[in-house]
Amino acid sequence: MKDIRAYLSEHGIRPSVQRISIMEYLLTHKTHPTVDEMFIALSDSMPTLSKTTLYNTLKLFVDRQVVLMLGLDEKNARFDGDVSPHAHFKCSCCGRVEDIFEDELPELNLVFKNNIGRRFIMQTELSYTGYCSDCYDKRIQSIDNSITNTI
Amino acid sequence: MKDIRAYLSEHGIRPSVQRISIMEYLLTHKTHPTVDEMFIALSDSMPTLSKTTLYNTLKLFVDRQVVLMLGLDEKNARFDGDVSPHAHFKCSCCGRVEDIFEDELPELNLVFKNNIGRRFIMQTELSYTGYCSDCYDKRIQSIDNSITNTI
DNA sequence: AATAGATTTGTAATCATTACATAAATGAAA
DNA sequence: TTTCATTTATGTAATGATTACAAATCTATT
Repeated sequence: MKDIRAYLSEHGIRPSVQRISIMEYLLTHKTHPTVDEMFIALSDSMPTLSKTTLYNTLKLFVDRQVVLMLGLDEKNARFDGDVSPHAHFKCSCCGRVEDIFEDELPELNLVFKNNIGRRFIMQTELSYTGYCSDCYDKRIQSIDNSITNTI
Repeated sequence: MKDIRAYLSEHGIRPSVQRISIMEYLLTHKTHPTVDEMFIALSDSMPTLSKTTLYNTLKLFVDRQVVLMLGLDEKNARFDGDVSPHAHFKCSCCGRVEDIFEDELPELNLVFKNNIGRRFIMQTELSYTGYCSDCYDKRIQSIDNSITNTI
């Protein structure tokens, strides 16, 4: 994990054990985890980890632009180690948060701009809510069933 | 405000006094207010209004799609009575939240879609953070000044 | 090893939001 | 218009995520 140390250093973040673990977790888990999800997962390998450290570290990462904080989940903040331009989708049925890249949404890059009018843009968030393909299929199926059952 | 009664009714919302006031406030104030801002403003004309009512009503409005809940302000939820497709900008300097319409961002409509891949999209949120034109000007000016002062 | 500065930790506070029980208002039926 | 059932509004108490803060630990340098 030498490259994570370097990655953090390059962004002016001193690579402590905790910071490396947290960054590594976000780079290897593309699930857009909440603080609690990360805390539980990281506690396995770091039983002494404090939730305050996790909060502080995530704040630092977001400030230094190596992590994105997502606001599409009203309940909890979610975090993403991928800071390249892409969109997010949250299924209101199963709660999962998915990435959406240019291959699925070619128009994506058009709204990531450096300025709009005389505004200077530092961050862009494009997020969708609805039903993921799995939940949509289930829903259709359950409607079909209810029709069948009614006949 | 007969039209607000009708507007609510059309969306399956029984038009109580409180609901009409709250909806009217959101339709006439394009400031994307927080719950507290609305509560203070509405308390003037409705001293008995409860904050719980405000929360319940806003939830109802969001469910019935006559109001948008914005997630771009990490601290507080903000609300918008304009449900037409548009984007939002939050100035991280002065905190103001501005609307961005098609005239300033022609690409806007391209990312408002009904589906992406096999996902069914119910809500789209496009939000920007950065410096508004006022704060950007001030910032430039203060940099200029500091350069001048250093010479 | 000693020191200074940065980082981590745990506890206690904060604050937005929600739960819940009661009160008030509304609308339909008699 | 009285009665009754249902919906809506209110106030207080609980919840739960996040932050503040002070003490402990770690790290790098001399």
